[in-house]
Amino acid sequence: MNLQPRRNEPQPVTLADIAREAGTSQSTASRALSGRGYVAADVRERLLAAAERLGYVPDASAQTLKQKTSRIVGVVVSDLENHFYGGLAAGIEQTLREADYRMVLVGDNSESGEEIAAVRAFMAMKTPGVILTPVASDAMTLLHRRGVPVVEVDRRLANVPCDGVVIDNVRGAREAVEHLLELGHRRIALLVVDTDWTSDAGRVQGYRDAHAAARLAVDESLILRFPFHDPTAEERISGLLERHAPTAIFAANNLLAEQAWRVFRARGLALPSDISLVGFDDVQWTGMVSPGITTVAQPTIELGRRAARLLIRRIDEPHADPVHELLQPHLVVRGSTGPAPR
Amino acid sequence: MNLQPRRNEPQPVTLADIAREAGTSQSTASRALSGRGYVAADVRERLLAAAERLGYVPDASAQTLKQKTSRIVGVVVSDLENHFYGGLAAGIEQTLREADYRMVLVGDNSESGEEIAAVRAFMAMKTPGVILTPVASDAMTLLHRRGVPVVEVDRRLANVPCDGVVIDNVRGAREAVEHLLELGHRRIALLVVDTDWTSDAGRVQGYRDAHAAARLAVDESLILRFPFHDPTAEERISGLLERHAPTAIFAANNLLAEQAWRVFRARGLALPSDISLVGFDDVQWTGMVSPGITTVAQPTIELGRRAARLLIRRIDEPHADPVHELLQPHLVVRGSTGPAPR
DNA sequence: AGGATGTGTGGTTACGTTCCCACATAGATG
DNA sequence: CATCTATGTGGGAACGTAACCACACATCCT
Repeated sequence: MNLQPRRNEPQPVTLADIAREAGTSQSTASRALSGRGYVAADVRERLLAAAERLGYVPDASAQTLKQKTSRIVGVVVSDLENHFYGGLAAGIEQTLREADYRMVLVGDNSESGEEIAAVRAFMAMKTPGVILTPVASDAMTLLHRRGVPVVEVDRRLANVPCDGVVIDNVRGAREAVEHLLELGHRRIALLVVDTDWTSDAGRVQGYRDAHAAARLAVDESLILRFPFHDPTAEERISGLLERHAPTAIFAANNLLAEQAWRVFRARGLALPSDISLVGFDDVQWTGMVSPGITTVAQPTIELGRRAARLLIRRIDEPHADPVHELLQPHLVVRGSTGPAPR
Repeated sequence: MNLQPRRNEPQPVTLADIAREAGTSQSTASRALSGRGYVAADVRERLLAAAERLGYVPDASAQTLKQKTSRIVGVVVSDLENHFYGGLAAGIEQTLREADYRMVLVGDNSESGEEIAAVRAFMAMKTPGVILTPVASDAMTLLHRRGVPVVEVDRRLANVPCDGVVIDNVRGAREAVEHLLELGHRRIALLVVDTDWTSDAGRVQGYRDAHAAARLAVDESLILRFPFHDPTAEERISGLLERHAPTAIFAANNLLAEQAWRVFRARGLALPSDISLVGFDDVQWTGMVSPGITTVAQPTIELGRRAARLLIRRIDEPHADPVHELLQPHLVVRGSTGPAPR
C-alpha cells in the first residue's frame, strides 16, 4: 500500500537535459526557452521540441534565485470568510492569472501581527509585488524599505506614496443618508466598525456630510461603533432602538446590516413602516429578503481586478507616478426604506 | 516623483552576513537558524541576535532550490466567486497558515485546461502538495507521476490512490428527499448540475435511494440537468413547473436553489403551500428569506480544514495508507417545506 | 588503553537557472 | 581592406541555502 509510486521520473528534467538532447549548450537552451537573446530559428524549434518531448518544467525557485524576483504576487485580506473579501480575492486572482502571475493568499483576521508575518513570507519568496487591505503601517514600511511595490485596496493607510484602489465611501454613505433624509427621517442611526480605516471613516464622513448639507445637527448618541466580531452587537443594536428611538438605521457594512436586520425580525419590527434600513455592500441576501434591503452597492470583483491591474502596471513601470483610483458605488433602492413614521 | 526610494537596503542580508557578524562559519549560522544539527547554546544566541539585528529574511527560493520542496501548497478550486469554494479556501488557508505553510490559490472555472496549467505552475514551484476540487484526471496524473501528494476535496475523481475529503452526498440528498416524501410529496423534481462528479452523482443517487426505499418509481422527466453557468436555467425551471407539475423541488446546489426560488417569486408561487423547496448547502440567504429554505447544510469551512490537515499529514508521512474522510451533512428544516397540496 | 559515542564546528559542493562575457561569422560601411 | 554592426553560440560564474564530510574534542564504556 505504497502511496508514492517511487515517482516514474526520479529527477525532473533540467535545462541541461534539454540542451544535451538537442545538441546545443545550456546557454542556448536557456535563450530558446526564455525567449531572451539570439537563437537561430531552427535551433529554437529543436529545443522547444526537445523540451516538449521530455516534459520539461522550468524550476521556478532557480529562476527566482537568479532573477531575484518571482511570478507570485502576495495578497493579504482581512477575513477570507467574509464574502466581500472573497470577491476581492476572486477579482485579483482572475486578473493575475491572465497576466501569468500566481496569487498567494493570506487572511490576517485584521491583526497587525498576522499581516507582518505574511509580508515577511512574501519578502522571503521575492514577490514582485503585494496587494493588501492594510491593517497597520508596519507591514507597508517593511515592504517599502525593500522596494517591493504595494497596492492598497478597499482602504488607504500608507504614509508613503503607493498605488491604491478604493471606492468612494463618502459619496456612497452620503447618498444613502440623503435618501433617508429625503424620506423625512431625522433620527438616523449609524452602525460602523470601530477602526481608523479610511473605509469606515469615509462612511462616517458621508453620514455627517449629508446632515450638514441638510443643515441638521448630528446626534452623536446615534452613532454606534463596534469591534470586528462583536458577539454583543445585536444586544447593542437592541439597546439603541430602545433608548434612542431612531426612525432609520444606516449600517455601514454587510455584517452590521445583517445583524440589524436580525434584531428587527426578533423584535417584530416591520420594514419600512416601523423603521427603515440601508446597508453597505450589496451581498446576495439583500435582494432576496422581503422587503429587499436598500443598499450601497460596491463593485467588489472590479475592485480586485483594478488592484491587480495597478500592481502589474507598477511592476512593469516601477517609476511611474503613484495612481489612486476611486470607484463609484451606487445606491440600490429597495423596499427597506420608506417615509419616516410621524 | 520617484516611487521606489532606491531601497534603503540595496541587497538583502544573507546567511553569510549573519555568520560574519557573529564570527562563525556559514554552516553554523545555517544550523542555528534552521534548528537542524548541533550548535552550542551561546553561539546560537549570538546568531539569532545577529539575524534579528540585521533583519535577516531567509531566501525561500534558495531553500526550495536546495531542498527540492517549498512551503507553498497549491490549491485549485472551481469557482472563486461561489461562496462554497470561498469558504473551502478559507478553511484550507487557515489550517495551512497554522502549520506555517502558505497557499497559492487558483480558480479553474471547471476547465481542465486551467487546472492543468495551475498544476504545471505548482510543479514548477515545487509545492510539497496540492489540494484540488478535481475537474479531470489529467492534472492528477501529472502530479502523481512526479510523486506530489494530492488531496481531493468536495468530490472524488482520482484513478490512483490518494487522500480525499467529501461530504456524504448520498445521505444528504436521501434525507432531503425522505423529508419531502414524508410530507406526502410524490412528484419531486431534482435540479442538478450536469457533471460526472461524485458530488452531483451522489446527490442523484440519494434522490433515487429515497424513492427506492419508499418503493416509488422515479419519473425521469422530473430530473433536470444543467450546465455550469446556464443562462437559461430559470426558463427551464419555469418550463418544468408548467409541463411536469412537481409538488416539490430538490435543488442540488446553492445556485440552483436560488434560481428555483427566483422562479417561484416571479410566478407568485407561495412556499410551502403551492410548492416545497429543499436546497443543498446552507448559504446565508436561506435562513433570511421568509419562509426560510429547508437545506442540506454542509460543513464547508471544516471541509477545507480537513483537507489541509490530510495534506499536512501526507507530507509528513508520505507512505501512510490513503485516507478518505466522509463528513456528515445535516438537514436544516425551515418553512419552505410543507405538506403536499392535494 | 583503546575504541565507541555524542557534541560542536567549518570547508565545500550542488541545487537549476540566467546572464555576462568571449568569440565566431556574415554582411554592410567607411 | 579595415572596421563596424547584427546575429548566433558556448563557457562559466554567480544567486543563497542545506547538507555531506572531515575534523576536533570531550566523555563513557569495556
